[in-house]
Formats: sequence, structure tokens, C-alpha cells
Amino acid sequence: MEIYQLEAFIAVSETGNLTRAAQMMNISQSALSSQIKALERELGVGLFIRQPRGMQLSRVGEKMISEARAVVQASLQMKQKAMDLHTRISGSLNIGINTDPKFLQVSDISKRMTEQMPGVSLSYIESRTFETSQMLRQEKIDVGFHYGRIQEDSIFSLTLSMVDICVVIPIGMAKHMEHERIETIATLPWVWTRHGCPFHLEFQNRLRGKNLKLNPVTEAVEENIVKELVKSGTGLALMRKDEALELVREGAAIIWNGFEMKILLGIACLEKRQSEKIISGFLNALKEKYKIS
Amino acid sequence: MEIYQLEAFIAVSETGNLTRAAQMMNISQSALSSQIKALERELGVGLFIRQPRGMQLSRVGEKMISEARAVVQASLQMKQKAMDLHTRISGSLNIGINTDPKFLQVSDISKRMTEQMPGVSLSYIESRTFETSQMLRQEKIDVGFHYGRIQEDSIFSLTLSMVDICVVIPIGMAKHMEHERIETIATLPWVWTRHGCPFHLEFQNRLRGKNLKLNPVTEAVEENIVKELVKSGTGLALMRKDEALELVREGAAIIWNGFEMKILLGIACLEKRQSEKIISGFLNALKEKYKIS
DNA sequence: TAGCGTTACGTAGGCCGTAACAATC
DNA sequence: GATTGTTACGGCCTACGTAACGCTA
Repeated sequence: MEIYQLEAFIAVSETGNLTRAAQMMNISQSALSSQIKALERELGVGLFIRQPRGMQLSRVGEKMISEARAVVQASLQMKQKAMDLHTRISGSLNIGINTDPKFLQVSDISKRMTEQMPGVSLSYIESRTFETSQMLRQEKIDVGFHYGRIQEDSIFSLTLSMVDICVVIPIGMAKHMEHERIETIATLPWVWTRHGCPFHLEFQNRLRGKNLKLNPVTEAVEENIVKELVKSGTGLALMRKDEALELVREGAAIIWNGFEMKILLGIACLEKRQSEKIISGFLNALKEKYKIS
Repeated sequence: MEIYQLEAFIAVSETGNLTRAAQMMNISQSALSSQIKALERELGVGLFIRQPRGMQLSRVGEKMISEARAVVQASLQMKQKAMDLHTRISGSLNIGINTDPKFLQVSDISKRMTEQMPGVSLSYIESRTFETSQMLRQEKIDVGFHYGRIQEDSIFSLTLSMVDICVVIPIGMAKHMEHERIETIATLPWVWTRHGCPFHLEFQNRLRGKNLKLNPVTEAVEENIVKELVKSGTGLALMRKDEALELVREGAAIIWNGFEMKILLGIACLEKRQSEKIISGFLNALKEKYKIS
């Protein structure tokens, strides 16, 4: 028993005529006849009385038609629900943020979204770049900020801007280091991260070109911790330039002149889910903010 | 979107595991995977999050699962209803009667049925033998008494007994007629029926063998009318022997000795519907009454 | 490596449409 | 003869199972 058979059942019961019902459903009379016959056979009851005039509901058929309608009705509701989940603009959106909320200007994003899609409630969830694609797939987040490119086919990503990255040297190690060659810099103690932070991946790529290896001393995952460790003179570190300049202003560190890097800031979502109204609305809001076509 | 896909959706959501769900449903993992994929594609939403552990409902899936359950639930109810209409012993039964209710002992039948199937309400509807099969097909009656054999494939019939039929001669025409030859009898005025009454069909068959034709004078459909017409001396008639004997007792007619005929009394229903509980129960009650194996 | 879901591919069942058929009015 | 539903038959789609694959822990 399948839904298409029940739809056939209903259509024939309404027209009382196999030919016209078949036209309505854009199939042949023959096919429709088979569908009805198969349904009757499976249920073990005669649904129609075949008369020269056409098909008339049997008494059993009259009792079954409401049940059939209930099934088809429920299936239509299910389809409708699926449509709603696509197109509705009320609901929630989990946003993965990979860095300082202040830097991402989260409050500005919230403001734009509450203007454009008032029904949507936003949640911000911490998501390191290397976790982003996994969290998207697991639907722990619906969209996620990230550094660098994401190569996976199943994930769509929009480039928002380029971020300057630089090397900071704690003030205690800074004497004459500002213009030092990289070979020396590499041997100094570094504050590092274990896992695929894009800053470090990219930096390592550049070092590998010169056959150099860093000397990591301390590991830290969170940016604020890195910042504190630099302040305390533990070691050199990679850092967004705006953060580095803060440290410079505080007199806690200097920026090494021998290195410059730009890394892209992007927003990602599942390829499949690009078309969902809430997600596409969010992406559009970011496009406006970052002035992307 | 079909019911088997929704059943797959539910099964996978419950096990959280495609392999086990496939085993439960006795299909291959591959087939089940395709079913889910097709459903997701048609609805345009991702129902599951594919994890190394297995299949976990997505947030959209969680919202859809109740709708899917509603559809499957409704379909099960429909199947159940079909079963009920087969097996239930409460409901109504329309019984076609082709002759005198007293002769059929309708009251005795009613008694047996109310004992054996208390929930069934019986309706008796007049149905001439020649109308019986049409009325069965149109479900105006569910079972019908009839004379003679019914040759149609779609109709099942049970022989109940053999009924004696004879020719009655009104007392006014009866002088020396009791032992008259058929050639003379045929020329007398007859009370006749226009349409296929099995008595007359069978009688005509016999006459045809002798190349004789009757002389019909008056037409009547209803047996009681025939009886009255015989009483009033209008003409000869075919009649059940028990009725004829009544007329003889009243001194209103005599029975012609030159003819004897037995015709079967049967009960018919649609071949398809033999297995329905109410109908088979009714047939069994009649089998007991008429002592048929 | 073990367990999971996905993909590839050949097969087979069944659903479809055309057309001939049967039945009724 | 017109209109109805049924049956026969051939084509094609698609759902299926087997098996190889990719992924993650």
C-alpha cells in the first residue's frame, strides 16, 4: 500500500470515473485501473462497484475512503513541514565563531539580523577553524567563521576579508631582534598550538620552503592565553596584527619586521543548506557588512 | 514520497544505525541508504547526520519524524480497518429473498443469526432470481436466495434444497383435465411472467423439446398475485407444490398429473466476498439449517 | 582493523502506455 | 456506436542486492 495508490483511490472516488481521474493525474486509464486493482488486492476488499456508468464506491469503499484521506492528508502535511523548514524565517541559527567576538563585530551582526529577520534567534558557539567542518556536518553549528580556505566539496564558504597576521616578540626578548633573520627567530622559544590553527599551518609552509623547523616551547589553544603568555615573556607567537598592535601600544611586545602574512576570514555552511532561508539571509547580511557582491 | 520510505526513515531514526535497521526490514543496507537519500532529496532537507557511529537525526529530522509517524500510523489504521471489514462480526447484512418469506423460514434464519452473530443486523430485500447477480454486484444485497443455477464466474452459490414445482389448474377449468395430455394443456389460458423466472424458463425448455408453445394470457410477477389469479380462474400457472396443495385444500384448484419438476433453491454471494466473516457466518447458518456438509 | 555509510553496477520486478477487448446503454 | 473498465504485451524505469570503496575511531 503506497501513497500514490491512495491518491488514485481518492481521485477515482471523487470523479466516479476512471477515465477522467486518469486524465487529472496525467497517467493512462490502464495504469490507474491497475493501481486500484492492486490496492483492492492488498487490502482484500472491493473498494469499487464496476458499473457501466463508471466506478462507484462500494460500502466498504465508503468506509475506507476517510482512512485513505487521512493518510494522504498526513503526507501533505509532512511535505508542507519540509517546505516550511526550508523557507521559514523564524527559528534559530547557531553561529560558530573562531576568534575574538569583538574582532568579528558580533554585536553588529546581531543588529543586522534582528532587523532583517526578526523571528530568528542567534546563538554563538566557539568553533576553532579546524573543527568547523565537523561541527557543520554534525549540525552543532549552522554557519561558522573560519580562517583560510576550506577544500571540502560538501562545504560552501564565502570569503569575507583578508586578515593581517604577524609575529610578535615579547619585550624581554626584543633587544635587536626586530630586524633579525628568520634562522635566528626560529630557534627562539615559541608559543604554539598543537592542532591545525591556520596561522601556524601557513607559517610552517613558509618555513618548510627554507628547510627550517621551529622550536616550540609552550602550547596554547586560546588566543587570549597566547596573548598572556607573550605578555609574560614566555615566547614568540603568531597573532592578528590588530592584537599585536595592542601589545605594542602596551609596551609588552614588538612586531618582527621579517614576516608578513594575510590569511582569509570566511564564513562557511553546508553546501546542501545554502538555500535555507535563514542561512542565506545570514550570508547576505554578512555580504552587506563586508561589502561583497 | 511513499510509505515504505517513511517506514525506512522511522526505522533508521529508531535504531540510529542503517545496518541494523536494514536487517529489521529484511532489505540490504544499500537499498535502505538509497531510500533515505531519495526521501531527503524529494523533501529537500537533510534528515540525518552521518556520523562514524551511525545515523543521527538532524534537527530538521527530529521535527519531521513525528509527521512521518503520523502518515505511517494512518496507513496502519487503514489496513486495520480493511481487516476489520473482513473479520468483524458486527455490521449489517442485506439478504435478498426471491420468494415467500414464510417458505424460506426467514424467522428461523433470523433466530440462528442473532444467536451466532449477535452484532449483525439483518435486512431482507426483495430480489427476483433474475435480478440477483446484478444486485449482488451493485451491493444492494450481500447474499441472495435464488432458484436454479447461476453460471457466472464472479458469483458463488450454495445449493440449499430442491423445490417441487407443479402446474395448477383452476377448479373452473379442471373438469377431466387432471390427466389431460400436454398438447391440450398448452392451449389453455396461462398466467405467466414476462421476465426470466426460472420456473418458466425450465418449463419452456421442456416444451421446446416437444415443439409446443404456451398460450399466455395474463402476466404477473409476484407469486401472491399469481395465486390470486389462479383462484379467480384466470388461467393455469406454475407454482411451488406446497402452495399448490394449499389451493387444493381450499378447493380452488387441482394439480395437473402430467408434469413434475424439481428446481434448486440456492443462496448466492459474490465470489470475492465469500471469505468475509459475516457472509461466511450466514452461509454456515444456512448449511446447518438445510443440513448441508 | 572493525564498523559504519556510500558508491558502482548489473539484474529483475513492476509500473507504465498502447492497443485490443468486453460490457453496457 | 459511444463510453466505460479490463486485459495483453512490450518497454523502461527504478528499486534491489553484491561488492568494492571511503571514512572514522
